[in-house]
Amino acid sequence: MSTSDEDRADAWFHALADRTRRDILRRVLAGEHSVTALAQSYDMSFAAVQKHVAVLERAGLLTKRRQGREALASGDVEAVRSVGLMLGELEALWRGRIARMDELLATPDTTPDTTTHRTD
Amino acid sequence: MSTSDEDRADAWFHALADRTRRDILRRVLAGEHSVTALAQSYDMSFAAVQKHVAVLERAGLLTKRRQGREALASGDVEAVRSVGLMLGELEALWRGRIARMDELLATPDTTPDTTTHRTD
DNA sequence: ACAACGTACAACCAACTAGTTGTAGGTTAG
DNA sequence: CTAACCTACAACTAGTTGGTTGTACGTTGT
Repeated sequence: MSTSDEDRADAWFHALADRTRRDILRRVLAGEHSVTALAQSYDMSFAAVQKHVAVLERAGLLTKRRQGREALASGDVEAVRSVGLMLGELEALWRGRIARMDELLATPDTTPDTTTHRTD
Repeated sequence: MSTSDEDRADAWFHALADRTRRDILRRVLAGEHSVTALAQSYDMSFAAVQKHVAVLERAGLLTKRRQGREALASGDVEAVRSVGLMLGELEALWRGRIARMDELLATPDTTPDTTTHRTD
């Protein structure tokens, strides 16, 4: 398959790494907006905003539906959740380290304060 | 100071938008690793890996401590949580839909400039 | 019909990125 | 002391990105 998890993650994080795109995503998660409506919110050309929308669309973070001459964009909350899930897996790796350290700390009594709490 | 939330988010997502950096982050979240040890895991020069580590460090996703001639890197799980939190806020926007458009419109530069919009 | 609107994309440009090699400084081992 | 090791950074190259303008095409309103 062409689109591996890593490819998808690349696209997700790249799309989110631009503040204009994050702002666009906020708006289209809050509700449908046409590309022109979005473009009027930013101090840049329509073409620039259109490209930002295209990046978000290619990353699967928003979808467009056509209504007449307008392209109405809305955010895909499932994709956002997927990104969050990936971060959760990173966190799990960290928890795994702590778990092993807990085993180590069961025997001695060195009370290191760097690993005191595990919010779960 | 001007390290705004958006600046920090730019750095976070940019750092995460590279698969080598994500992999490095996985390793250092699971446990401390020297830069050389990390570099040996990838098919690229030491300098390249060192730069990836520097990007992650600048983004606050990992910290380094010096031990002798080695620089031991470990992942900062709090930063990872912060990224997840930001995604959670996006999700909240979706849940609210329509509701809080005012806060949304307060965030960016908001140029409600018109483009000859007349209805007559 | 026709002008204005909404969208998409191509071509171009400056700035940045991810990789390279090379160099230099601090640290450990013999 | 000397050599090997670990790290950091500078300089360079090729590819990518975020912006621009211009063009083309379908849709809407008069």
